[in-house]
Amino acid sequence: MEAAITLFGERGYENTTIAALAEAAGVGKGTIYSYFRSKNEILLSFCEEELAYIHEEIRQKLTPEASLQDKMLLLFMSEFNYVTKNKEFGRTLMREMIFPRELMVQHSRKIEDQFIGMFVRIFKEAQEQGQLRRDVEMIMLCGHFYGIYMMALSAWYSGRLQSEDDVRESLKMMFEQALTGLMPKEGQRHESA
Amino acid sequence: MEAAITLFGERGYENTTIAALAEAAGVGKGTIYSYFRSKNEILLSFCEEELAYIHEEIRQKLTPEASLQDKMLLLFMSEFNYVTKNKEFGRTLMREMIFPRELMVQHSRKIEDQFIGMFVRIFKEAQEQGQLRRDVEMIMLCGHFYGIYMMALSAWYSGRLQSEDDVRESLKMMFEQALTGLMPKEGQRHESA
DNA sequence: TTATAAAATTGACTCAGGTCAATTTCGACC
DNA sequence: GGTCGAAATTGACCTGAGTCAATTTTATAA
Repeated sequence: MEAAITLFGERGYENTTIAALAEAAGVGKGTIYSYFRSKNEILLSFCEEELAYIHEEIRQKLTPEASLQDKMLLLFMSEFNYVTKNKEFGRTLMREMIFPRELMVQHSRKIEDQFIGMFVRIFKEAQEQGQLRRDVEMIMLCGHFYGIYMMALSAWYSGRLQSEDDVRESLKMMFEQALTGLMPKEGQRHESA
Repeated sequence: MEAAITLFGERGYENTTIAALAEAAGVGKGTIYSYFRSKNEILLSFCEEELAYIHEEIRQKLTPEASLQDKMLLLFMSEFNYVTKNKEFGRTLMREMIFPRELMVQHSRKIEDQFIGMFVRIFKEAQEQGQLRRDVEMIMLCGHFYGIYMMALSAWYSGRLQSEDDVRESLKMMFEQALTGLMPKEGQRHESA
């Protein structure tokens, strides 16, 4: 893991070979595979540690009085900045997180659970402040917000959103929509666009 | 492409080697790489064709009178069934679609644009029937719904949702939330959960 | 028909992830 | 210390994606 942190940091994930990792760690190549089942598993283990740290940081930045929207924005933008600090790295991580292979499911779940924990705390707060419905399962709320985030991230990877600000703007708008709903308000129903 | 359709169908994407593809197509391995830049690009080209077909099918199944929610459900469940018919195949496809490499961006965009076209038609219909706000950009609506779908698909890949019915149920609930909004209704604000 | 340049084709080769039988190290017991 | 079985370690090896210099085919011009 130490070798991984060093080498991934220096040359990035893609440009680090298992052979190099083994040499840096002073062990044989095979040894690595008795601790990790694949190169991607090293990445996930690496991120599990890092994300725990990042999440702690985020939590401290969150001011309890802020609106739910602002909290979500802060949270996801921190996440976004971490993931996209290195594009290749972030892509591999997200692929493995969102569409995990059978082997990786446990790992990706652990990381997701970190998220969910953070979400739930924020959602409860928001419910108490009357900013959020109480009749919706927590897991559905998580899914809803995370889905929006994933969409924004995807749009960034495909070049539809180009800058950090584009991403923030889109997130903001979609969160707004999510909170107020996509149905027309009564009385506005037949206004023209 | 013909060889790909045959072999991917027979043994799946992962178990088809470029060498086998080349042999089946009656050309050298190198030739393939003068038409496609990577194995994944073959997959995307393959899907571009297939999805155009699938989307046409879906469009015919859509009854114009149905509710927006039902339409979205039908659309995404068709998509879901196609993508998950073969788990590995779908995973690779989605990874490349949602978090594309630089090389694949154009392809993934083309496929996304197919989607967007279909969405826009449905959304316009829904707006005319007063089921959808008119003051929101189309692209944001697409993002919102597609984000929810991605989340459900991801939950299926990580085992949180196990059956097709689980996925349908979740989608339904999240669409419902998206339409009605996550803020508390006036007057319910302090009810307990 | 032939000379020549451009385009297409090819498979031997490289490279990196992952495997596994052989070897070494470790720990428990006498 | 000595013996034996389990666990850890290892690097030669395998596999499959992707590359590229050499060769073949095709198109054009004289």
